[in-house]
Amino acid sequence: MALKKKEEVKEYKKDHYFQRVYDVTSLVPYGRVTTYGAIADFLGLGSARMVGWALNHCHAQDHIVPAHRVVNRKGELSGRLHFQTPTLMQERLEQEGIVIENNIVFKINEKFWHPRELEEY
DNA sequence: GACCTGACGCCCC
DNA sequence: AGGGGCGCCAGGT
Repeated sequence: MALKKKEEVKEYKKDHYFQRVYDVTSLVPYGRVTTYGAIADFLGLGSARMVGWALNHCHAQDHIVPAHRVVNRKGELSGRLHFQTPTLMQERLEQEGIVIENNIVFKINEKFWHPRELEEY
């Protein structure tokens, strides 16, 4: 009972966290990419690992969340194997004009977008 | 409960 | 300068 309550709270927080991650992810502009660390940094909770964990469970919202625009610090498409096909992530990025060279975003520094940029207005 | 393993990244050598 | 160590935090075994 009390334990059950605790579990429920935990569930709530988890869903809330997922939602935060999805929200930030959907703000990434077309043709740009961001990183797991940048999202964790912006949210101020969790870690880069947890962002990856959250995105791994987003298949239900796949059409709303542009998860393909999130790569690791080096620009690697580290999550590509979790898409419906192993090449889908790359295809989506290329469609947005991003060049991929053996699973790494070409010139990541020119494409990188940090959620902080939202506040620079 | 220890131990491992992630869609990671900083620090240190 | 780049590779390994280790912290991160949740889940599975």
